[in-house]
Order: sequence, then structure tokens, then C-alpha cells
Amino acid sequence: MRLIEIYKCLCDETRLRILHLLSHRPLCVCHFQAILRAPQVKISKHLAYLRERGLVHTRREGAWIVYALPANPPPELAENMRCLQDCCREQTVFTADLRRMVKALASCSGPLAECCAPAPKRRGRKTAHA
Amino acid sequence: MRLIEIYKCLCDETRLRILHLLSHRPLCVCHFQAILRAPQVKISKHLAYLRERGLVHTRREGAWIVYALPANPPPELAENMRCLQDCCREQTVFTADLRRMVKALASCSGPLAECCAPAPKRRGRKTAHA
DNA sequence: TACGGATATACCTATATAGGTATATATGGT
DNA sequence: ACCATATATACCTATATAGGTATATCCGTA
Repeated sequence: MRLIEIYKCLCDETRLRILHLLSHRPLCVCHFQAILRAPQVKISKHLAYLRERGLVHTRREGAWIVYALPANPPPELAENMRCLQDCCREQTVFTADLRRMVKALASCSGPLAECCAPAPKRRGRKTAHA
Repeated sequence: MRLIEIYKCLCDETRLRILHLLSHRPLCVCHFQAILRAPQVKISKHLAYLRERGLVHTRREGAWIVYALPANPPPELAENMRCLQDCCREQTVFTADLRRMVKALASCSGPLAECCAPAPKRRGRKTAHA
């Protein structure tokens, strides 16, 4: 993987926040919408940008698409993700995202998709994402 | 220093090569021209971009401007520079630059500016940069 | 003071891309 | 088959920026 391509992925704030979140755990699109408070199309396009360049991959889980970092990233990517995670500890944008992520996942019981379920059956009060 | 600003600096190949070279030693503009084989204006503008964002600083040395990494960089920058230097070892663009740097500096005797000196007095055969 | 060399900058153009609106596609449930 | 939800994409617009040409500035020297 060319180093420059990695940095091109990292040089947008939305993508940086996405990758930072993914360095903690896989997430589906609706989670990103909730955590980053950004419209679906914006999230989706940045995810596509990352996917096309191999920084993330996806698996379908029912109606949801779960995004995750690659299982065996090339060393340049792995090292940069380590660096990113380290640097993010000090910058409030990222710590705030983490807090929102925890909150968003709190309503998840078990597998990821649970908290995205339509829910009318279960609680009948919330919209799709937690 | 905001992380995103650092990545914006890293996401252009010319700037990446410049920073990589600087992670080894300070250099003046004419060195970059020679090593990167790029026109003066291109080098100069990318250096300005980096300077305005605090990734490099300059000192004048006679007619030359010597660019260097900051002496006490903020931790985010220091860590990313470490990461960069590490990753560059494997990518040919950067190793080739290093080779050209060594060659360009070979004709330097002592302080940096020496190899940029007009030289008619000393050897009278080369143009400004080595 | 005039000149040449080193570097910076003003200006222009082309391209990438971020962000939005509207729409398409896929999936599960009725 | 139909609908609602989740996600992706086509299309448009605005902006950033890369790269070039021409020119300005700064410095040392004659």
C-alpha cells in the first residue's frame, strides 16, 4: 500500500474520526451517523472512499453493513493506525466521539446488529439507531 | 497542533518527500530541487505550505534559506514523523531520494551552505547546487 | 549602485474533492 | 407484491489546491 494513499485517507476530518472509531471496534453506518452527527450521505461517501482504497472492509449483516479495519493490514497501515490511536487520546474531537460511541452502544445487547434493529417489537420507542 | 493539519501536510507526495528528507537533516531549497528533480517554484510553494503550518522552520544562511524540522515539535508531530521515517524505509521513492541526497551532499565540505556556494572561486565548474 | 543568484509570491488554470439533493438498490417484514 | 429501513450512488456546486509562468524580493559582490 502506498504511503501517500494512506495519508490521503487521513487528511479529512470525517474520515479521521471514522478510522479512529474503527480502531476501537467495527461499526455500522447508522452508528457513524449517530456518533459523528452527520448526514447519511456524507458518512456513506467517506466510507466508500476508504473502502475503495482498502483502509476498511465491510460485511453485510442483515440490512446493515458493518465496517471494520482489515484483519491483516499492511505494515504501513498498521503503524499509522497505531500512531493515530495514540495521537487521538489528546484531542477532544476524538475523545468526545468515543464517549458518544459508548453511549450509542449502551443500548446494544449482544451482537452489533442488535442496537440497530427496528425495535418496534422490542421497545417500540426509538428510531433505528441507538 | 491539530492532527488533521499534520495529515493535510502529509497527503501530498512532494511534501511527504520533503519531510522525509528533513527527518534526516536540514536542507536548503536548491538541495530539494536537485534531489526531487522539481522546479524551484514547486518546491518553494510546498515549503511555504509546511512553514505556514509549523511543520518546518527556516533560518537564513547568507543567500540561502535552510529548512529544518522544528527543534521541539509537539508530540503528535514527533510521533508522526517517527512513523513516517519508519514507513519510508520500504518505499522506493523515498530510498531513491535518500541516495540522491547523499550524492548531492557529497560535494559539501563542512557547513551546509558550502555546497551551494557560487563556487567560481573554489572550483569554477558547477552550478549553484551540487 | 548595478547585477546575478536564491527564494518567494501573484496570478492563472485544471483537477480533486467535499458536501448537498434526489434517487437507486438491497433487505426484512407484512 | 408492497413497504419501510439501511445504504449506495448519480449528479451538481463550491472550494481547495497543485502546478505552471512571470515577476518580485533579498542577499552578496563587483
